Amino acid sequence: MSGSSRELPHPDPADLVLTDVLFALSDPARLEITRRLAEGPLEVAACQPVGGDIPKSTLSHHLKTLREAGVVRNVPHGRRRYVSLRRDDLDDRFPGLLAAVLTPALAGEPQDPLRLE
Amino acid sequence: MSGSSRELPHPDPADLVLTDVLFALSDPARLEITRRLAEGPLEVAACQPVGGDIPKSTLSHHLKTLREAGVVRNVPHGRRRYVSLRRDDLDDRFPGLLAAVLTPALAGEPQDPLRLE
DNA sequence: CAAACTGTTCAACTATTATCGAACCATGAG
DNA sequence: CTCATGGTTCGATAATAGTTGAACAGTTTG
Repeated sequence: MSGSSRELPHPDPADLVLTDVLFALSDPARLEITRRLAEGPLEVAACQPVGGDIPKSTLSHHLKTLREAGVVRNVPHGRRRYVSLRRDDLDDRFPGLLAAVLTPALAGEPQDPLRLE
Repeated sequence: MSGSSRELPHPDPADLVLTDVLFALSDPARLEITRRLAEGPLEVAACQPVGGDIPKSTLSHHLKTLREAGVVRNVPHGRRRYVSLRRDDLDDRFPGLLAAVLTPALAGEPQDPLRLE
């Protein structure tokens, strides 16, 4: 039914701390994940980087950092989990931040190997 | 005269990396410094936190982190140094980011002991 | 030139964070 | 029930970042 256990803790919107959010986003892998989530919720496995082959535990750790900072929500759904961006909460608390950070890398920024396809 | 030596290296505007900037701003002390600089350039000593008593070397280290990320500029001026926010470069490269980050803490955020005066 | 002043750099230490295999734990399928 | 699946948690180790005193380097002043 709906009473799924295995719920993970999430900070209340009012408790979000800017420096924690900035820190969570200051890692290239986590920023990448966040940007991907901007297009819609994903299950954990789908958060893997493009040609990525990072261990499950490492990915889980990054998601934990994002979750504890209040950047993403992680809810159990069947035997999977859906990760989603807490866009409303972030926009409410830190207006403009997400927009600035989600902006695709500008020309010339050595952010990631550009994937053309 | 004007030919001061002792110039410190600063990254070119085009080389600014978003994750580095976010990281530099993810420390409460550095964010505080950045916010103060938003109101105008300061000499290094004036970057001290309010009731602050942190050692010179620690402060210098934080300023170095900010400088290397491209957040601030640090230029020699007589026997002092002026630290200033690289607002134009940041706005140019990451539009909206600075505005979002400089926004005074919203109601309820446990960012700093509220100083009322 | 010598002393005082402002701030950086160095070096050592501590603390936090990242990484990753292995164990574990619900859930859904057979 | 038993097994495979998807993902978290644990524990250990490596890597990075923060803190700080002391040494050092220009600048100005006397």
